[in-house]
Formats: sequence, C-alpha cells, structure tokens
Amino acid sequence: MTKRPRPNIRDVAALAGVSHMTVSRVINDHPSLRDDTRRRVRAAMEELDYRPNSDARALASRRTDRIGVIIDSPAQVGPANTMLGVEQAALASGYRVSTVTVGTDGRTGSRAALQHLGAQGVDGLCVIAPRSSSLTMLRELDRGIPTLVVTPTPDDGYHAVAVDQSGGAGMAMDHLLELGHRRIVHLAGPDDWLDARARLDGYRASMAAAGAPAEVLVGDWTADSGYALGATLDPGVTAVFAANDQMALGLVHALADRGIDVPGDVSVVGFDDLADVAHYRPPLTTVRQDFSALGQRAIETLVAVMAGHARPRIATIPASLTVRASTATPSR
Amino acid sequence: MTKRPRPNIRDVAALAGVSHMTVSRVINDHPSLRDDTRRRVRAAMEELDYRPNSDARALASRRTDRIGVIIDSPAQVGPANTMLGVEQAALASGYRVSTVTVGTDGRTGSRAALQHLGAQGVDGLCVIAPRSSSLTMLRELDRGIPTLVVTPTPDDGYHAVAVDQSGGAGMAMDHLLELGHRRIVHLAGPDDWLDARARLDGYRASMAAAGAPAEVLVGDWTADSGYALGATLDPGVTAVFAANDQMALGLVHALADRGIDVPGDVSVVGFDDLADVAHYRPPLTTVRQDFSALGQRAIETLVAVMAGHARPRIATIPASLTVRASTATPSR
DNA sequence: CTGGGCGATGTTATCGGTAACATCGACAGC
DNA sequence: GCTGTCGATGTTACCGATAACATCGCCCAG
Repeated sequence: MTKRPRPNIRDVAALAGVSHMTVSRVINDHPSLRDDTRRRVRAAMEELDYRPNSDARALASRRTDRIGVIIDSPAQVGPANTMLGVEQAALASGYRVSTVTVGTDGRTGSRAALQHLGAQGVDGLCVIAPRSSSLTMLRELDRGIPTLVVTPTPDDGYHAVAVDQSGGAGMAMDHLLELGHRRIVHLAGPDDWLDARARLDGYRASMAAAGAPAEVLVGDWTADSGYALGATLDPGVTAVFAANDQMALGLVHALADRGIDVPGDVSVVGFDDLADVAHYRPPLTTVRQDFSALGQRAIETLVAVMAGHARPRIATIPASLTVRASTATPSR
Repeated sequence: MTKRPRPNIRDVAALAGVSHMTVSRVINDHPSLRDDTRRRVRAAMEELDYRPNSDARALASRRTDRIGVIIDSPAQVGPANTMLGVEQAALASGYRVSTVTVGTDGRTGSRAALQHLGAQGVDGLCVIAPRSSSLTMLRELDRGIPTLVVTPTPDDGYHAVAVDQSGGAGMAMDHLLELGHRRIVHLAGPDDWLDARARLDGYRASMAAAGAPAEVLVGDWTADSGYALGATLDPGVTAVFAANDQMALGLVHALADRGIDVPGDVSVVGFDDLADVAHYRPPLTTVRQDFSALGQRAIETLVAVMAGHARPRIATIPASLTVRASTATPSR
C-alpha cells in the first residue's frame, strides 16, 4: 500500500458526494442533518480511515480540548499523586492533557513550554503548586486563560482545590491527644512547602488548644532527614507527628537504632498514607489523602470555570486518619 | 486595559514595518536576516507581547513539537517513574508532552485520546508498555508515526528501550549465590508484566547456572501480596529474591511476624531501589533502576527516529546492585 | 396565492502561521 | 559593462478545519 497523505475533510466530502461543510457538521453532531446523509458521510469517513486534524480544528474554532497541567516538583509523592489524579480525571472528562514539569531539583523548567501553555494550545490550566515559589511562577503565567490551582494556600484571584491539610493534621493531633500524649513534637516539612505550613498550622492550633507548648523540627520530606532528626530527638518526647510518611519512616528507623520502641516509648503518626506503610515496622498510623478525589474535583472545577460558571473559588477535600500500630498510650 | 485579541504575526509585521514573512523568519531563526531588522521585529514582538500560535504553526508546518506519551498502569512505581523520566527528558529536548494514561485499574482508558495521539497532534509517540496487554494496544495504534516503546520485551518493528531487567536479576542472584545461598526463592510479579517475566528469566538462568532448582512464588507487586506469600514461606529457604521492593517489604513484615530474622535466618533482595528502602527494617539490598537515564535514552532514541535516523532499534540501560543490610551469609 | 420561517445543505471567508516562488539591489567574474 | 549569484525581503497560495451567511425547497398562515 502506498503511503498516501492523510485524507482531509474534502476528500471525505468528495467521496460522500456532499460539501466539506456537511462533513464538518457530521463531525460536530450538528442536529439538522438528514439521517441518510449522516450515514453516507460516516461510511466515507470509515472507508478513508479519516481522522479530523485537531490542529486545524483548534485554529479555526479556538478550542483545543486540551488542558495544560503544570506541576512543580513532580518527583515528590504528593505532587506526583496529584498529577496522576488530575490526568486521569481530565481524560475521563474528554480532555487531552499537556504536561509541563518544573522545579525538578531546583531547575526552573522549560520557560518556553510554560509560555506555550500559558499562551495558547490549551483551553484551561491546572497548576499543581506545592511550594510558595510555585505561586510566584503562577503570576508569570498568562492571565485570561481559565486557571485552577491545586494548593492549600490559594492566592487571591485563582480558583483553588486542595486536601484539607490542617484538618488532617488536626485529626492526627486529636488522636495523639486522646491517647494521652502531651509532649508531641512536630516533624515539619520544608518551610517553603505550603502543605508543610498548613500541617504545621494544624499542629500548632491543636497544641495551643490543648495548652501544650509546640515543639517543631524541620526536615526536607526525605526519610534521611527523618532519620537525622530522630537521632537527636529529646528522650522526654512521647509522640511525634511527622508531616509525611517518609520522614516518619526515617524517624522510626533512628529511634530503633537508639533502642527506643515505637509505639512503646514513642508514638508516631505520619501523613499521606503511602501504599506500603501498613507493612512498615511497626505499621504506621497516618493521615490519608485521597488524590484521585482531589484530581476529580480539580478538573470538575476547572471545567466549570472554562464553561463560564465562575462560582466555586475554593474547594477542599477532607483528609482521614488511618490508625495502625505506631501509636499507643504513653508509658510515661 | 481592554481585553484585546491576541496579536498575530501580521500585527507584529505592521508595527515593525516589515512583511509578516519576515516576522516568521525571525521566529524561526532564519539565517539571512539583517541584524537590525531582526532587532526591530524582536522589539515589536516584545511590545505587543506576541506569542506564536502553535496550532497554526502545526497546521502549516506539519510539525507539532509535541511528543505523545502513552502510559499503561501509571499508578505502579516503575511506570510512574519511567513517565517522570520521559517527560523530563522530552521537555529538556524542547518537546512538549501530551500524556494519556491507560489501564488504570483495568479500564482501557480513553480510546478517543489514543486515537488522537495516534492520528495527529504529535510528532512522535513514546509508549510505556509494562504489560503484555500494553503491546496489544500498541498494535491498534496508527503506524506511520515514529514510535518508541519502553519495554523489556520489544515487539518486532518497534524501537525499544528498557532497563536491563534480567541483567539486574542476575546481579541480585550473583550476590546471593556468592554469599553461599542455594535455596533461593523468587517472589515474582504478575505473569502478564513483562518486567516480571524478564526478572524471572534472569532468576531462572542464574539458578540453572548454579545447578539449583528454581522455586517461584507469584505476587501482584503489592506489599500485601508479599506479606501473604511470606506468611507461608517454607522455613528451609535461606534467601528470597523479590521482584520489587514493595513485595520484599511485605515479605519481611510477614517473616518478622513469624519470628524469622532478616538477614539472620533469611536474606532478602528487592528490585527498584525505592527512595525509602534504606530506612526499612532492615535496610533493603536491592537492584537499582535509573529511570531518569531511561527516560533520557528513550527520548534520545525517539528524537533520532523522528529525524529519520532509524538505526537504534533496541537500547538497554544497565541496572546496578545496592547492597544494604537485608542480606548475609546463610546461617544454616 | 403569496410571503415568512425553517430544515438541509452549499459557498466563501477566515483562523495564524509556513512554503515556494518572486523581486530587487549589490557585488563578483569575464 | 553585462550577467549570474546571493542576500534580504515581499507576495501569494495553502494547511484543514469552522463560522457566517446564502440558497433552495417545502409547508403553513393570512
């Protein structure tokens, strides 16, 4: 078979014996078409294996059916899962997805790609902005294109969706407080991470409400940093609320190395509910985030904004607590 | 400021006092342009905040500068990391990325989106195909568009890149054999996963070479399945080579519950080298896959294919072994 | 009987670029 | 001095669709 150029709308029209415009109407499910015309055109499309050219379509109609996803720090667990949820939901809603990752290990990412998404080529933009610097980037983007930000700390003027971080932190803290803990240390994430700040806020609020002094250590999300902080943890502490599961894991490791038992001597709560934490030693009590619901909600909101329904400015997905074996009543 | 329609190439031309074609040449870095003309046009572009319309460009030039990424099972660790590496490398090479995820928990994914990528809209296709069923899907795709498959089991007619799975398995096995183990069980991944098969092959080859009988258990990648298999593991076994880190984790958990010490009684090797395995109890010896190198290589190859250099059909990224504390000489 | 409305379809312009060819002046070679 | 070549730029057609408006029967109300 010779390599024939891809058929266009006029080839189909010629074969079906109609004008190209009628073919266009078939493609777009225009109501006023006689059934047998529609059938003839469909048959012609089939025969030629015709596929509409989406670029031409985008050019003429000024719609691309494409959503741009900009994600900061895709290597991190939270952002990665958020991206997954968002892509899935977008696809399910009939949108194609263009992804740009930025801020991988410090690099600022392809400015050109950002420009492109910000300029044309997408009908809407979903920005996964876990750090304060991602919000800075946000402001460089083209206005005038519907934009939704996945962030716990929405900026004025943007629609935003997020899991309720401080609420989740509150659940973790309630759990520890109910068990009877009073000296509870928070192992926070990096200061420029908005999720980290929100969890810290939740921790602070709970401690304040309980009349206990806040004690905060700052890690960098990695298990290594959790280990380092665990190696120097004050022995008087009876519980630690870690801002993510990885740091919790490192912390537990360090405590084990020091002969400190979890949960016998120290209770530990994590955040994220990674797939494997049920098999950590001990199985980790942690706060679960539903990323697929988050993605769903993000796309839902974005689609509404694109359609001109500009109502929902900020939405929140609740977190939930999964209690496992890393928490117990304090022994001291 | 009024919402003015986005400026096009002719607006820029008018402002700069040249023809629109000259502007096009500036955009495309055409060599024969006087420096001061170039500057004038650049200034005009700046002043109008002009951004070329990529759809129009794609339509006229038949190039989109976009690579389509189709990923099967994006929720799994391997595919997810591969995707990350690929997207990063593509962006770094100046391509934008359109992602389609399929096979998420059984669903076949958006056929329409697949069609689209297969039809037009992308210059090249990178398919992340971890399962045999992904290869089936591959055949439904449009031929005639440069395609690269990330898979350990290339299909005839496709360019392919992968981490050397069976080689990696061989390294794990050499390590265990050198330690003196003879009864080594393989905890395999699901049968329809090509990576699982390749690792199994590597295991089989090593055992055959060592004159030892192969003993294979099959899990589903999850830590839960590792736990289930660990709960019934024959006590005579002195080492287990798990096809991924998560199953290894579950296995160790189960063994711990049974009072079996790792590595005292049983040595365990994993596969993947997840970020946290150094903090498992015990820190896990495992085979590392360099996903970012994989992505790099994949895009490199794909770009070469797109440019018409059709030489490299199959490329392999070496794996490496990271020895930690979950392996030791057998005590029995 | 006739004009208006509407359903079904066709005609032409347009979207914002690039490709191909045309033009025009300057400069080199004979 | 004439011609050929090349550099710099302009002109026109075209990519493959949609938008807007035109056309043409046909049916129904006045």
